[in-house]
Amino acid sequence: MGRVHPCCSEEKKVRKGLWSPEEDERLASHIARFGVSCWSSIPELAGLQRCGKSCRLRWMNYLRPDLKRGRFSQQEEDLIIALHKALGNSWSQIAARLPGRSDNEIKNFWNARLRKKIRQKEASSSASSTAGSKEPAARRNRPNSTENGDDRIKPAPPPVFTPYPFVPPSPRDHVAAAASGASSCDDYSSAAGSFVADPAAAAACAAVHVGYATDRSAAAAESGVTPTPPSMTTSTSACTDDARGSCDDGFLRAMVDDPSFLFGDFYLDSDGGHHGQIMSFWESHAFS
DNA sequence: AAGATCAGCAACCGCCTGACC
DNA sequence: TGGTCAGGCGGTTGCTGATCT
Repeated sequence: MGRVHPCCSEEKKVRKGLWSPEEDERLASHIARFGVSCWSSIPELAGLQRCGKSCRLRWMNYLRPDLKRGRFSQQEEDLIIALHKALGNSWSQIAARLPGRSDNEIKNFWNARLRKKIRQKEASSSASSTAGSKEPAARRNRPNSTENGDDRIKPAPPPVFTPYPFVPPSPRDHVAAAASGASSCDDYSSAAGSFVADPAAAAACAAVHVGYATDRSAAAAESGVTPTPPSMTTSTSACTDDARGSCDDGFLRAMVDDPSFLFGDFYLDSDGGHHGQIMSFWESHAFS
């Protein structure tokens, strides 16, 4: 079997199981003060009876300040599905393209979803003979179930996918927006599956939104009001419904091929009316 | 009210890989 | 060049709360 990590050996008494608030506090405050140089030394330095791996896991999956937590939005779900299609079970790579989500979180979400799908397939395949009478009542009667197989319990209101952080205002944003000649890229159906076939056009569209977002961000900063996701209502340019389908693979491939291309640099809008909108584009990608 | 079932989630486990000696 | 170590990753397990019978 695998080598046992020295820090996890029985020689050192290490705690296992759930982390207490005190342990969280110790770990978080230690990392806040000293950062992370060597995980294996952190337990001792922070006064924790945990192994370094456990500390790392706790930090990466729970304590990291940039984690957003909470239920996955529909946009995130679409992203995960699209990225999983392209990347497979490379959860860390998928997580790198989703802001504020850990690989563990995504993996858990996917596994739960996958399990359900498999069950549903089995249920549907045998439904003709059993008329579905064997499905557990607990699932049959779940509130808020949808008809498309996604029976996650969706609380109301839906979770807010906080659009953060806004791209720092850059003159290039506006220059690029002006140069693109595009006015808007409306009606994205899903984050990864709705870009136009032409990457240049996609970049141009995104450039507009970078400008738009930064304008709003600056205005919000001046007014002291938390910026809200912009709502796009006009529809021009190449980002049309007709362009979908043929564009998905190309755009996705570009994302996958370019490791510097991070979804963390997108804003996703969850105002309900523009499901899966891409609100900005990583400027170094869009303008490089 | 109690037990059964399920989903969601946190954490552990085993393995792999790269850096270092 | 091979061994050791630490970090990282994906798979899996087990706990908890919600829901239903």
